[in-house]
Amino acid sequence: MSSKELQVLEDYIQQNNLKITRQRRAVLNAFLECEKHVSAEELYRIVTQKDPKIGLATVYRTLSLLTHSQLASELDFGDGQKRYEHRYMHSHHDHMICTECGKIIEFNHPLIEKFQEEVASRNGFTITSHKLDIFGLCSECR
Amino acid sequence: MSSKELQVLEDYIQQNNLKITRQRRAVLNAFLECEKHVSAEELYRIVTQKDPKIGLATVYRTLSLLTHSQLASELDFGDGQKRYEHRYMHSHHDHMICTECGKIIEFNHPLIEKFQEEVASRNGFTITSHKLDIFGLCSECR
DNA sequence: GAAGTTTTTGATAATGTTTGCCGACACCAT
DNA sequence: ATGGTGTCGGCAAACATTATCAAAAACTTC
Repeated sequence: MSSKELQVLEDYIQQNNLKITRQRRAVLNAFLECEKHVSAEELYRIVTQKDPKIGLATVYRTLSLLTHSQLASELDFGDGQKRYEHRYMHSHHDHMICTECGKIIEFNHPLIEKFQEEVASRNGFTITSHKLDIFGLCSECR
Repeated sequence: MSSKELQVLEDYIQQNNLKITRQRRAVLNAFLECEKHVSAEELYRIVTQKDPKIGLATVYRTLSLLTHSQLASELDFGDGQKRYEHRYMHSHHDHMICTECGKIIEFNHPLIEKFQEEVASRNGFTITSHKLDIFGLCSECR
């Protein structure tokens, strides 16, 4: 199941002299089956339903692995905990967050990206990453 | 000295049945004299140089007051602590943060703002706030 | 301006997320 | 089996921020 992502993780693991373990596979599978934008705590609850012996620290450590192997992106909407979303075969996008129900809409606007580059180069600034978060009310909560 | 901002704070305080105190005035003055984008800890160090008896909790509480009275904006660049910048008589802007030296460049691009509105209304989304952070290297650190 | 009411203060404890630590454990090659 | 390396789980520690609470200050009313 979803062997492409597992292959990516195994490649990264082998390139860094790490080891493939039952726990890492479990966290990866739970992450892949999961809805997007999970927090570490949420993922921990999901994983321990299938395998109660997995520790919270292992979830954090594996999420770090997933981030470094480009399978996951780390998000921070400023509510005190980080979230993670699928990154493999997903293109860059920004987020609209409904502050009422928590729904997250992903979007991408090529011209916004382009003008960011423009503003940066006008200031002699080299972009390594950027994030645009829009907060408000979704159509159902308005 | 900068009586306009003090007046704004006093108005807010009176409208909410709060009280004007020596400590609140001290934190406000330190904030106003300070360079932009201060953290609570930094502001605490500045305030206690003039008035060593002021507690850290009071700085946090007063920063919350300043934020609610629209004198300050709360910023979160994802480095684990919040920062505060002047808001009174300052227009909205976004930030470019140099990950090497910490320098922050403020900018505003009307078209970026406009396209955000466009994307939001296309999704039936009502914007209450938004933030665009660009991370990278400034011209001196490149 | 004194008494009474309400809010604020400072010190410290508590919170909540994330990371560090450590002895036990799994895996692989010899 | 044995040794070596990396990982695990449980818990302690780190960190910024918030809650708690008795004492102090600020405002109100007379």
